[in-house]
Amino acid sequence: MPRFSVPVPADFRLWRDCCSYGYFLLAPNTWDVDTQTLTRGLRVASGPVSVSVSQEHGAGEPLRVTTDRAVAAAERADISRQLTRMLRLDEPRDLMREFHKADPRWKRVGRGRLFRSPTMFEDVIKTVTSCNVTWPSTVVMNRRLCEVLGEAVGDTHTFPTPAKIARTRPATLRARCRVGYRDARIVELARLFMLPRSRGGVEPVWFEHPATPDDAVHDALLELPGIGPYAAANIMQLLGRYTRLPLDTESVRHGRTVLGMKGETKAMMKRMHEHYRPFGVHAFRSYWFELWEFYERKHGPAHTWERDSTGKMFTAALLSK
DNA sequence: GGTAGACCTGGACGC
DNA sequence: GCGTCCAGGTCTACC
Repeated sequence: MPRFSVPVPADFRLWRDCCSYGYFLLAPNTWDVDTQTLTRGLRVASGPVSVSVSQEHGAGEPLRVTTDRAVAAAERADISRQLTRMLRLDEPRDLMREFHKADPRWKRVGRGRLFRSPTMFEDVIKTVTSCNVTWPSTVVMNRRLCEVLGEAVGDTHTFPTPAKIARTRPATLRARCRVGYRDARIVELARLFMLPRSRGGVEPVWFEHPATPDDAVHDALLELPGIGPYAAANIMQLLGRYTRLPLDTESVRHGRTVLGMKGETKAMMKRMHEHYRPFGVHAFRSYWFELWEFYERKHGPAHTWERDSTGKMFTAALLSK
C-alpha cells in the first residue's frame, strides 16, 4: 500500500483531535477503535481514493497516511490539504493559546481542535441531516447518501459531490437516502454550491476567508434553504468561527443536568447564551468540550466509541435516562 | 416580531 | 405485529 507522512503541530494527537466532534462517526468517516485509524474516501484529480490515517506514537508525531492505490505527488499534497481541514492541523497556535487562557480547563488535556469534513459542502449537508432528527437517523442518512450517491472505493465511499446531488431527483433522495422532507432542500443546497456568489451561489472561499466578517457569514448562511438559527451557528463553528452557540434541545439538557439551570426552554436558551458569553470568540469550544466531557464520562473516551453502538447513544432523549 | 402547525423518520410504548 | 405517540429544527401562514 502506498504510504506517506503528513507533519502535524507539536500538540496534535489523532485519537483526541479526530474524536472531538460527532462527525467522526458519520459516513464516509470510519474510526477503527482497535487500530485507532481513520479511514474514508477522498476525491483527488485522478478519481476517488481510500485514505487511512494513523499516528504511531505520541503528540507531534507525523500522521501516517496510507492510500489504496498510487497517487501523484500533487494528489498527495491535495490529500494533505483535505486532512489539514478535517483535523484542523492549521489551527493558529496563538488562537489555541488564547482559548486555553480564556478557558484553562482544556489546557492540560490539550483540547482545542474540532473534527470537521474535508469540504464546507459536506459540513453543510451533515448539519442539515442532523436537524430535527435523532442521532441514529443522522447516521443512517449519511451512510445512505454515501452508498447511493458517493463513489465506492476500497471498503469505503466518498461523500457525494454538489454536482452529483444537484443532478439527483428529490424523490430519489427521500426514497433511497431516507432524508425525508429535507430532500428538496438538500438538492437546492447542492445547486447553490455549483453557482458563483454573484448569482446567489455559495462560494466556500468567501465563507472561509478570515477577512469576511462573522455577521456577513451568519446572514448569508441564514439565507440558505434548510438553514435556520441552529444550523447557521453550527456551520459557523465548523468554519472556525466560535462566537455563536448552536443551541438545541441537547443544550437545554446540558443546562439542566450539568449547569443546574432551571426554567422553560426559551428562557434556558437565553441563559445558556449569557453563561458562555464571557468566553467571547471561544464560546463554542468552551461549551462543546464541556458537553463532550459529559458524553465521555457516560460512555468512555470518544476514541473507544463504535459508530454502530456507543456512537448511536448521544442524543438528548437517551442521555437524559 | 411572535407563534402554531406541518414537515418525515425511527424508536418507544401499549395492546 | 400493529397502531399511536413523540422527538427533533426549519419553514410558512397568520396574528
